[in-house]
Amino acid sequence: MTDFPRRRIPEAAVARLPMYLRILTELSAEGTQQVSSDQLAQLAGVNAAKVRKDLSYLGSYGTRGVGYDIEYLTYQIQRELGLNQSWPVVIVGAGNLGQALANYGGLGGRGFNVAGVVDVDPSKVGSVIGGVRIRHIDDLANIAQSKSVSIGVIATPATHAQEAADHLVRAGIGSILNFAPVVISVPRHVRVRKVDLALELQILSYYEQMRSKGLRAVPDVADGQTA
Amino acid sequence: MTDFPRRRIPEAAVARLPMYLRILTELSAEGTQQVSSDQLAQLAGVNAAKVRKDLSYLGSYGTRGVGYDIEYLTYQIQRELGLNQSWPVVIVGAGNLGQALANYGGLGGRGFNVAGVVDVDPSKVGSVIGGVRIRHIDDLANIAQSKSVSIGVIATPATHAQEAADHLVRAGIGSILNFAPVVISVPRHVRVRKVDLALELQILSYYEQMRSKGLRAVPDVADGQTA
DNA sequence: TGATGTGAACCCATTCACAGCC
DNA sequence: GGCTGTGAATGGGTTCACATCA
Repeated sequence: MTDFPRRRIPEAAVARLPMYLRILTELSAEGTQQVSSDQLAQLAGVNAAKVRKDLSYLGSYGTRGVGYDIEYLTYQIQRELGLNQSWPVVIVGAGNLGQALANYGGLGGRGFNVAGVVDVDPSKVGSVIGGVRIRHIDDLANIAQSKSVSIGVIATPATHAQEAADHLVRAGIGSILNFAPVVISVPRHVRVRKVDLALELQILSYYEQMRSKGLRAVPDVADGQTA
Repeated sequence: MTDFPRRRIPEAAVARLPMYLRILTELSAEGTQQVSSDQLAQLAGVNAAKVRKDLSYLGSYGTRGVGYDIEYLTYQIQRELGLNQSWPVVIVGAGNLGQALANYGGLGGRGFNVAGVVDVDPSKVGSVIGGVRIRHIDDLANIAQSKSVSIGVIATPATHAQEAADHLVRAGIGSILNFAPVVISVPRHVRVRKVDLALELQILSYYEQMRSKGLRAVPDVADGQTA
């Protein structure tokens, strides 16, 4: 209804908002100004009713008979996700992956900035990647404190991931994005999301295997985007 | 009940099997031989009943009053996921990310091998990364055909991701893992999974924002692993 | 008229709770 | 006694279908 006392949005819906946001940004870049739930659904590869329901959690920002104003909706989603501020993140691990992440330009424009990169290896400390100087992991707490970092990224080998997680937790980080191929343990108040190449491939493997057995794993609903 | 006519396993359960598999591998490396659903649940950060239900989709491979034999269960999960064969994958895009992926050693031991890396940029063709020579994207169909590749990984910039997807689809690839920060369109029979740094961070951002507003986003059930 | 917003129905996933078996 | 395997209960998420409104 009104504006501020934001009700809680279902987890599944929250996970889709960034996708809508990205699509809206692309549409906006092409000069489009209005979009309907149908179009948005098409582009996102989901059901139109789902799009409307998801967006309705933000409030009633559409216009019946017309659709959604892209700029306004973009603003509302960003606000809801907390992207009207820039979130400093700290990356633990300055190996291949850590460097790729620090160099990844897509963060600045999307509400994030790399406040620091740390590593255990003293020989790496001092080098500059992605415009940030690598510092020693013992400085993590300082960096987190002084730059108000609340999100950490683990980009270490599996063997050091738990250690990295412990450092992050001790430094007061509340959310962790874990790229290491291992499950980390953290206190219950810390939120963890995991991104794992091998794991994703193994899931795909299952369905490829089904396919090769001719079992048509599933009618491929919802997930499939049309060309 | 018996063995071969594998019933279809719920998508959510399939997505967790690789996680169990990894944990089992770690336990096995430590010399453990038996594990209970309780222990496994603890390590995976999920509910024990969920573990049992997930594993029961594979068949009845536990022993009441005892638990699961790690080696045997490992074998069964691998077989179910199709990991008793090695799946060749092709990587499209030989930039930072593509190189990191090709160099990532974790694939070989997990049922995958990099059958090829392709790029549009002729100046990159010929270099060797991760033991594989980079070839031109026009060779994609040949590689896919001759090496029976059915899984493709998109590691291009967003601007070229759709093009990469089109190439993969034309080459007959059935499953795509998309690392590019953009939603790709594919025919319905192609299965896509998406891995996206910025998107994951934006989801975390929402919950950090809630936290900072003191709204305790959610009791942090299920997802949180205990220390 | 055309598209949103939303109760209600449906469906899938999670969790409970206990019978069954080692 | 202890732990698995699983029906039954619950809960969340998705989809339907339509009242509502520009």
